[in-house]
Amino acid sequence: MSASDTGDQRILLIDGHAMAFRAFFALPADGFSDGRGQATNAVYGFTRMIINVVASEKPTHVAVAFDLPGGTFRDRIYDQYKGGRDETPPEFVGQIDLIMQVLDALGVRWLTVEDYEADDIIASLAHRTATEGGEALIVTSDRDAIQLVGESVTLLQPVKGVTEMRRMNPAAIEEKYGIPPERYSDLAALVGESADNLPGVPGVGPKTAAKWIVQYGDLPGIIAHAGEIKGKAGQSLRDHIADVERNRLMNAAVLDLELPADPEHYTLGRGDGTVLNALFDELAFGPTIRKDVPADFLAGGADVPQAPARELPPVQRPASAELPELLTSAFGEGAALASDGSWVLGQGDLRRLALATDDALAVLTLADLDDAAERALAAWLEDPEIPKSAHDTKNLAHQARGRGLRIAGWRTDLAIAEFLCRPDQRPTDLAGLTLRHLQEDLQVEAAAAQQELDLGADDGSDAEAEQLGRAADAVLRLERLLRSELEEHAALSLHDDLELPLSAVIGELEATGIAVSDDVLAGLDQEHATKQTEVAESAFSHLDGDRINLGSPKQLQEVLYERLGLPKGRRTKTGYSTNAETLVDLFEKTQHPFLADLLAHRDVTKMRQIIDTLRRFISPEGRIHTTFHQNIAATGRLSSNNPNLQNIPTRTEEGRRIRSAFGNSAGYHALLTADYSQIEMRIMAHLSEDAGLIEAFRSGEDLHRFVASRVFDVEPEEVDGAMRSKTKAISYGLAYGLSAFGLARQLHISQGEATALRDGYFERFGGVRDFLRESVEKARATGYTETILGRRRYLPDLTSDNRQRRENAERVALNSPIQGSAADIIKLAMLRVDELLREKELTSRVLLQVHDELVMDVAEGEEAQVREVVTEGMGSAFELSVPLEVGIGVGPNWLEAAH
DNA sequence: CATATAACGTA
DNA sequence: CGTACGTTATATGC
Repeated sequence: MSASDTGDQRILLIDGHAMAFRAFFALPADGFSDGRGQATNAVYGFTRMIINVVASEKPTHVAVAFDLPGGTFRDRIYDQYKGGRDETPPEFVGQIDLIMQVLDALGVRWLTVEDYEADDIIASLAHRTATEGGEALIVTSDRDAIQLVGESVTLLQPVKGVTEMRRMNPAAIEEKYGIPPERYSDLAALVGESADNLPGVPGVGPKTAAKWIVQYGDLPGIIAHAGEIKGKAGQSLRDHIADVERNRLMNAAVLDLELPADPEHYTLGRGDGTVLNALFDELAFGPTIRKDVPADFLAGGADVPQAPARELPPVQRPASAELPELLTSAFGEGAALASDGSWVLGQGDLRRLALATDDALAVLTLADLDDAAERALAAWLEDPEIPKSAHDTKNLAHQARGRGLRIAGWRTDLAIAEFLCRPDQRPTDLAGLTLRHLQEDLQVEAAAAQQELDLGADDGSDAEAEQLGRAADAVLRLERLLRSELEEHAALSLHDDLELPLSAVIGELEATGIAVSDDVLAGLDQEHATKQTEVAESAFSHLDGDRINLGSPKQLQEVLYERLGLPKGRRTKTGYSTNAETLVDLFEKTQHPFLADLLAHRDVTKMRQIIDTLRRFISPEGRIHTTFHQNIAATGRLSSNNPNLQNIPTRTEEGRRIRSAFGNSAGYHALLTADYSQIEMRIMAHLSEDAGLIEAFRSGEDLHRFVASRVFDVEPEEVDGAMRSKTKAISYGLAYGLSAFGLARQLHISQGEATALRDGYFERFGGVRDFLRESVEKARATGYTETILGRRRYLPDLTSDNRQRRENAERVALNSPIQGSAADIIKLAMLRVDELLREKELTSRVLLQVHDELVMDVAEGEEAQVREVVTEGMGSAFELSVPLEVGIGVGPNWLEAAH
């Protein structure tokens, strides 16, 4: 049967741009990406829409019309046409082209006509179809199409998003607007269309316009009788007749465009399933949308070939006796690993391990292995020539460590690889990664597979093994995908040569942990507890003994600003701030004794809190094993948690005392701290190549004194404390994208003074100013910032129309190369220090990293050598144009190891 | 019971 | 209205 008999024609006409744009805003741009940074949300939404409409409306023919860039004849009539529109969002760019590719694969004709809009194409085709006795369905959110609706032309208006449509036939139009569709252009001319920048008659909305149309027949009738219309609206109409006539001219659809006339041209059913599938692969579209593509699109009504679900090799559960042979035969070339185990308080436990290759899948239950089998497994795991990958290699190694197994030959850490490609994304577990990149739900897949197994013969398999096997198989496929992505992001070397080897080093130091004295902490806690009661009682005494909750900002607001009537200061989202800065200001103003007690209470409470947290994490062996994460901080720094050992107090005397609890490992002689002196400013000097700053570091003079002497134009020895601290604040502030406002607030000086200070700084250190400006410009052009090792951070917001977002991204762009390069350097240093310790066969070991500092256990008699190791390892980690200086301190504990 | 907010510790 | 984090207690919403 051919649909070329026009009487049977049922043509679907879609406004490509209007619907793509709608899809773009209906779906999150950051939730749909092809994995290469191209957003695909509009493509996905549009595809979804056309699939749904074809499935439900069953058209015989389809055409999609697009606007062309550049003007149309309407712009020549009215130069403000469609003026005042926002710029195209950057994520939308490129999606129209992709939609056209999808349409080609679906075998759907798409059309453009120079000098005309998509509307005109649709109008012409609809008109012709109707004339020839066929039927047309128009899909667009553009209201100009309402005028086209007729007996055989129906409009489908998107209601919500792009998949829900409202059918508009003449009756529906009449009901909604009170006029028939052919009069809608008259109504629109009177009311105006803000989207097209066509102002109508002020004070006249659809109701008034419809009333006039009913009364006078049509627009010419209204204009002819304009003089009779009473009231404000009538006057307004008379004052804007010219606008109305222009609008009517502009909104009239063109019905006679020359377009391919043969209905055959638009016939549905010329799509190519293979091409479509390949394109969906490229777009990273999942299996769901493929399944929903109606066969009507494809030549011969074929089904869309489904991306074949991966046929998993059978899950083997080898007996001990079979394992050695299996490891060499099936997994001799390496495997993807997934495990079921734990690592808590330095205690690891690996229960099950799944191994996957393309052809084999095995799940081992460690407790079931006999000695020979376990030895074979140990040898396989330890073999550095057998490549292995896992979602979180360090964690798997920790679990294995609990069984006395160590793993060598790591090839890819999926979590790290994912992070290097998308540093600003929140980390996700393996199931999340699988969903994101393979569009498969591990849990669902495993459950479905298990059901099939259950129906078949019982082969001793179980649901958990099935799930673990699926996980290992996912690791296998993700590994390939992510390695190619690493290449695309120029991050393969960062993964292979920096982060992955580093994860092994970090694993060692996490497993080692740091000795912490519970007794010392208990003593401190006791002191603070006494003090806490004291200041709390004193605080309550100033409130007529009212025992409010001093830890509740809400209650404090009530007390401070209502009851005591103190002057309100800074605002928070929900009320007035009660933070320390505000309280100190308030105390200086009012000298109210409650404030002093409250501040003291805050301090002492915070201390107790920190102490309490630390104590909860002390293992039975008296050590704290923090976890360092390599995939959290977008700049490339490590982060530490459970507990965080990178924020142990150091600024106040009281706080520092906590550090005295850290140290004295049995068998070790002392603690050593080694830190980089002003590493971020050195990186600034290196990157900016500012002659003055480089000289500052080469002169050996105190940095801030040197810089201050230049800024204030005095001899270095004349620099006083105020000058030095102001200069220091600017130096560091610059690397954070500090504003004059922020600087003024921090230094308690006027904004004018702050501006002058900054200008003076930039005048003497012009290279810094140029560097900062250029690095933002470069990031805007490339879309990302880069560290000295090429670690990228993508900042799409640099081109945002939203000022707040854009300026925030600019500050991030200033800071990331600096903070990130410092992170790169200390990571290199950790690798180097680890290597040197091995070379020299020292027992001393690294315990902690605190961004620019390493904390080490020094073994008896090794202090001199360890000093050499850190001086060399940290000092020569990376060659900058200024020296890297390392400060070293040694003492019985972390407090006394300061320098 | 889970999430949000304000606060505050570090580099 | 400077960057990067983690933890906590309180308050709020389900």
